[in-house]
Amino acid sequence: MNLFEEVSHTLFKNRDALSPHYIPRSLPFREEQITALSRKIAPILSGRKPENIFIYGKTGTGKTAVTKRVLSDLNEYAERNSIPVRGFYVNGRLYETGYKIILKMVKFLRPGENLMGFSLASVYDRLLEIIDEDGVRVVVALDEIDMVKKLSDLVYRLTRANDELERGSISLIGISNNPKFKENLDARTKSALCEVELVFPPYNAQQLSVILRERVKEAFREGVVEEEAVHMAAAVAARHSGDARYALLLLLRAGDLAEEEGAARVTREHVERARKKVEEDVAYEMVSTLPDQLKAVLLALARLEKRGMGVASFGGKNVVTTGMLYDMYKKVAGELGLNVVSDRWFREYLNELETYG
DNA sequence: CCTCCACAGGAAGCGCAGGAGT
DNA sequence: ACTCCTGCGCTTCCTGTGGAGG
Repeated sequence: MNLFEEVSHTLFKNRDALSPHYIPRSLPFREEQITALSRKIAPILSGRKPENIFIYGKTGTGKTAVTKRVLSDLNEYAERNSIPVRGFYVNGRLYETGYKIILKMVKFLRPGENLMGFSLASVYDRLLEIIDEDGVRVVVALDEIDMVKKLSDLVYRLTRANDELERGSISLIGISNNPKFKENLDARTKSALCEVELVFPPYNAQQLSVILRERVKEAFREGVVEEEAVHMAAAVAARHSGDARYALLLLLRAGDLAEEEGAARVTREHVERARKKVEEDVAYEMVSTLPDQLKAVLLALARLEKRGMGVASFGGKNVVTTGMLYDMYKKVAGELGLNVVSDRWFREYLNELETYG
């Protein structure tokens, strides 16, 4: 047998179907959200400006997929019926300043124009000009909106634009998975951005099973994934705050593992190992991107733990106290050539680590 | 019961870098 | 090119709390 025949004998049919960027044809258990979002946006088709919408939900609850789907339906419908309506999607992680976002909007409406390098004010003026010229009603979906710097400026600018415009309008859809985000907004931005709120609940295990099964059909060749494996992945992800993305990642890694060892099928046991791997990956990713000071705190904690001091062993004497940890941190930071921060700030670091879990 | 200790976290202030306005 | 302002990381100082011990 030709070697390549063996090597290319893969379990996957379309590996991309498990990628977090893949938008599936159907979005099970999100009909309600799709309808709600569409209803809220619909007035735009009859010439009214829809209210700004804020979408909130944990990671992997389908916020992005639903929004993209609704926007593409909107665009498709508007184009078919020659209605001057355009919806588009920006990710705040990629476009993290108001300037970049407004620039992107101009580019979206006028693909030929490149205003790179112009001042914020002139790009903004140009945006209003274009909208006015075309009389176009725009919906901007801002995903990962918490990553955008100086958001209140941007929101203020874009909402006020509607007063200045004679024709056309701008509406916003803000998307976030951070529950604290809304609280930290100033009152004006909050009321402007959150005229309507949509909450995406986490998926439960049964729902995840359905979603996974559907995706497995697209991603893997027929019959290679055992039903038990799907169940396992769904159950694990359900405990993992109902994160569908996590569930899909589990299956992807499990598939890779099975393939690596030349197994014919993806089993429950592959998923279990994939989970360990994924957890390690997540932890590694987390720790390795931590600032040096936080790494030092973590290292200090690890050293104390290694000496048999359990953080959790409250009964006996061998508990790590903040004071002990600070002493150790001073030592570690010194060894690493970092400057040693005050104990007050050290406690802030500790709190930060805690919020990371 | 009072006091001391270890700790949490708020408030004010300081130096610095980077952005906006001129 | 200039200053001015602001946000950020940090220190210093301070108050409040709960447990151990005299």
